[in-house]
Amino acid sequence: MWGKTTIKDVASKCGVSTATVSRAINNNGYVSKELKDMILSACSELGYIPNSTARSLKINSTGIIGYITSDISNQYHITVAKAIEDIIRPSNYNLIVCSTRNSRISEEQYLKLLLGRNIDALVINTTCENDDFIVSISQKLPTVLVNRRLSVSGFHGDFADGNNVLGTYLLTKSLLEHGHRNIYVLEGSYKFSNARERYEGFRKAMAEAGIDTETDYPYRYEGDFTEKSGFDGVVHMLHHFDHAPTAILGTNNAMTIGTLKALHTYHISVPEQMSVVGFNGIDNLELMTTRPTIANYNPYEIGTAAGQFVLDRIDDLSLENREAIFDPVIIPGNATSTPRII
Amino acid sequence: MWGKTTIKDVASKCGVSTATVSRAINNNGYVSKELKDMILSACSELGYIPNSTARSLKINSTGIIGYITSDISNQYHITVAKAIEDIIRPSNYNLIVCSTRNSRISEEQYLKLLLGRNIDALVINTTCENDDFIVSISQKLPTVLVNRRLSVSGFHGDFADGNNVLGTYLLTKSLLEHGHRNIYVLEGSYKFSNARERYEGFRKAMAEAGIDTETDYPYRYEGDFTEKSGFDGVVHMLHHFDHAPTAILGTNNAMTIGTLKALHTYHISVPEQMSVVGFNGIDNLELMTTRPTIANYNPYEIGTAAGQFVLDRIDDLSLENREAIFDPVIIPGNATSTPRII
DNA sequence: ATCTGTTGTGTAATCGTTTACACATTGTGA
DNA sequence: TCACAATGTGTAAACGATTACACAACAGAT
Repeated sequence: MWGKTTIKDVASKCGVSTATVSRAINNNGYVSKELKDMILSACSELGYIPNSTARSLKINSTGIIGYITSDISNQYHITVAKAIEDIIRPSNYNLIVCSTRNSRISEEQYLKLLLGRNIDALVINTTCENDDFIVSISQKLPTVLVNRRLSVSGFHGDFADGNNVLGTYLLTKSLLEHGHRNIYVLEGSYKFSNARERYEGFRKAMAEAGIDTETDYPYRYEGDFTEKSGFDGVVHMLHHFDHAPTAILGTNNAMTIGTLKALHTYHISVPEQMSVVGFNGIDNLELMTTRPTIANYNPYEIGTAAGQFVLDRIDDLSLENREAIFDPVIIPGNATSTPRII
Repeated sequence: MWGKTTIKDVASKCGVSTATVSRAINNNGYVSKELKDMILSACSELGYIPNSTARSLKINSTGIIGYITSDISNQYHITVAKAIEDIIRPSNYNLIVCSTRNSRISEEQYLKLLLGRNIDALVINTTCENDDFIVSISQKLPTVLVNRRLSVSGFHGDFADGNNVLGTYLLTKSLLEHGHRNIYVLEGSYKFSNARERYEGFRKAMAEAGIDTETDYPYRYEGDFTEKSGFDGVVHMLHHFDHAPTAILGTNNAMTIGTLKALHTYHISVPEQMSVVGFNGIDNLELMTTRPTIANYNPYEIGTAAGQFVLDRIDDLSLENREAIFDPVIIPGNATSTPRII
């Protein structure tokens, strides 16, 4: 059946030139009906599969779109990837997914790998550490950012994300309404725009409640958006505060999961001893004992927007920069209660 | 910085031939020290990234390994993919992951896509419906099967999986020891070898307990290894049996999750009204209210074996077929109790 | 009868690399 | 001094497709 047949094999079997075979398979130019039928049946007889490496080289387009993201084992990013794929597949594009684990080196390697492979477009959840490179790429290659903005100017492309400020703002308000004042915030690194925005939403809600978080707010922990750092943040909290906070705000899904696991490990009951709120993208949430109130984003929606941006920009690279920002909604859980006065 | 520079640009900038540049970058053949330094610095100055499409065409190798699997949103397969990637990366290979959702058409498309893209090796969790094709591929391309054997003979390559028979055997025994007799089995489709083997393990344990499952065993449901089919299987059970079974055996992780969600939805308490056992790969299991006893496989181990098989076979395609089968261990949960006599 | 447009096919250049081969130059041992 | 190996570099042919161009045959219009 399959045996690395080339277009020449087909051509010689049919007694025609490779040009004609190419035209027949691609429905390009004129080919007589009989010849076309003959060629197509020869193709399937020989098990001919066109070599798309050669094709890509010639036409300078691979049909591949690269998606570089921080953590592909995170449900959120998996859903974004799936959405992008669903959008681009009908146009015969394929997605290659790369996971950087927020490492600058790894991101740079993947960028070079993908550029060398001649991808047709790039979707990236940047580490914010190769941003000059990304800016230069964006001038010549359709580029779409998801979740994180660049730290430098000059970017030419689009951006899709949830409304980060609103998410933490609403979550914080929900805690404040229950009477919490000392809220422990598990943050992502400040080099990421989404981490900064999420902290901003928290501060805004706190400010509205008359609580100053500008100067020396103690209940903060800078994690890195991983489950482990959520766990570590909680352990840190347990060891460092006499007056422990009464609630924890995890600023992404993985850190929220880490929080729950840490509290579970240290036998701290939720919500009796500690309230927890966080972000969506927690697997099997409905089966869990304690379900934090979550800011529910729709990663599929975000991925869809990114995918559409990509397709549009492949059509016309000179398009003006666009943005798609989606609001979250709050889904109440059972992990918030009124704090006891200690 | 980046601007689609070619080897010619570098060559003319340095006043040498492309051959010399190529030798300098690839450490191939003789190049004088000064020229090499000059060329390398010119490369980084121009932001030259070799076009690997052209390279692949010439050397007839892409450095890409394809992994076709049934469901990439399943934690199990994600881990297998990660393991393969970890093994092959040091040898400068990259993994492309494709998800078939067990569709024959989709699998065939991906096979052709990958073959056309000239991959260096193939790892596949087959749908068992393109097996003749896979056999023919395996003659010329390093091929490794994971989880499922082919339905036809003539395959040339390796196989990695967990010991399916043992997993369900042990799970079933654990239920039998608690006194369960009417065990509802959620199976995968019989066209998959792993589904057949898992049912075999169940039968073996039942036979040892003197229960005949050969003829007309009623408590079976043929699902398709998805969460939805696990859910549906439970709904089916609730509607069709006056004497409902006292325990459910989910024969993979997704169907076990579906089972738990269905029982939760229909307010059937676990384990008071129904015991549940299943497979590993359930996210956040430790945070869940009811934790089924599971047969714990190590998908990372399986993926590692598959990755190693691939590398070995890339070195020497004529290697004899090999197999790696890993035993699971049983991890007790809290979702099994002694059945009430009704 | 000539012109023009459509249809059908082949020739050969091209995409960006790698590498066999050719040719210098230099060093080394007899 | 000569032979031969080791070193350094360039020329040009691949890899497998696409496609501009050329040419032929034929139709319909003038």
